Amino acid sequence: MFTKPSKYAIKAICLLVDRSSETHKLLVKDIARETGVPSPFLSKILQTLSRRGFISSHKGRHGGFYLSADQREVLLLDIILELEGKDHFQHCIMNFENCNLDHPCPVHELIAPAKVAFRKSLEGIRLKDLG
Amino acid sequence: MFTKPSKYAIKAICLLVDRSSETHKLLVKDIARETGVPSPFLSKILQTLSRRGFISSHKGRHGGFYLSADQREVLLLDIILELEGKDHFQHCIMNFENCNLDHPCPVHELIAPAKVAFRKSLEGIRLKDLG
DNA sequence: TCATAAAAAGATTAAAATATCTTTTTATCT
DNA sequence: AGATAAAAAGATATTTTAATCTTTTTATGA
Repeated sequence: MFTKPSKYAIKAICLLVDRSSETHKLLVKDIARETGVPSPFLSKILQTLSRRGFISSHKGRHGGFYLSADQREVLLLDIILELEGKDHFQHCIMNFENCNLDHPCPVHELIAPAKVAFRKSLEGIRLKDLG
Repeated sequence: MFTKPSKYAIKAICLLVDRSSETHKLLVKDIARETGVPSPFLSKILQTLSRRGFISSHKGRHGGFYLSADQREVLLLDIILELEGKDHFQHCIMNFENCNLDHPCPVHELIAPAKVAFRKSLEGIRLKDLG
């Protein structure tokens, strides 16, 4: 369905929603331990999201990752698009390369309704909903 | 969504539905050329499906792959399960390892309806429908 | 202002998925 | 029977993804 970075990100964000704030940041190694995600890999993923402003981080003592009030309103879809590639949902749900409405792939019409439903589900989820 | 073997299999099966029969078999290399799938890799995939009886093959001169009348009734879902693993749809749609109804993952309820819809779509498709 | 604790960044390694190459088996035609 | 054409099977190589290791930067507290 999704690659590991997306799945790991969701797990980490769940903790951030529940337990982080501007005054209480979480360390990568603690998130890694609790979620079972390899720490250096998780670090990379969170750095990416932080760079894009989807989550916050601070270096140095008492540093760590956290979510601001604004960031709790971020759409889960945007996290997924960042980690899977912007065009992830442009594709046919089967991932056929050259499938579009003009040249639908053999299973397009058979599956299209499910695809729409899936994307719609994701669009409705904000980070705060993962708490 | 799916791995390449599944996607390649679907493309190949489309051709088999349209153009193969007990008396007219298709060569791997011809299917490969038309679908753009690497030939030796496609060969592996078709061999797997043939071993399981989802498609037919014959060695030797005038050999090749084809679909019998019975095989045209095979469910696409069974092809996918063979290539992706039997438990592919047991999992949470996010692929979280330990997600089930008792211990749902954070996004489970938010996504579950889309998952049901997707599997249902696949269940309704027979190989003959890909023609 | 120095030591330290944290993320950030870069480089490297490992594992999994994808693709190719080589050899073997088998059916068919001459 | 022998030659040939095809799939089957096995071994190897390449690419991509995942994971780790090392160094750098930066904020904080003593």
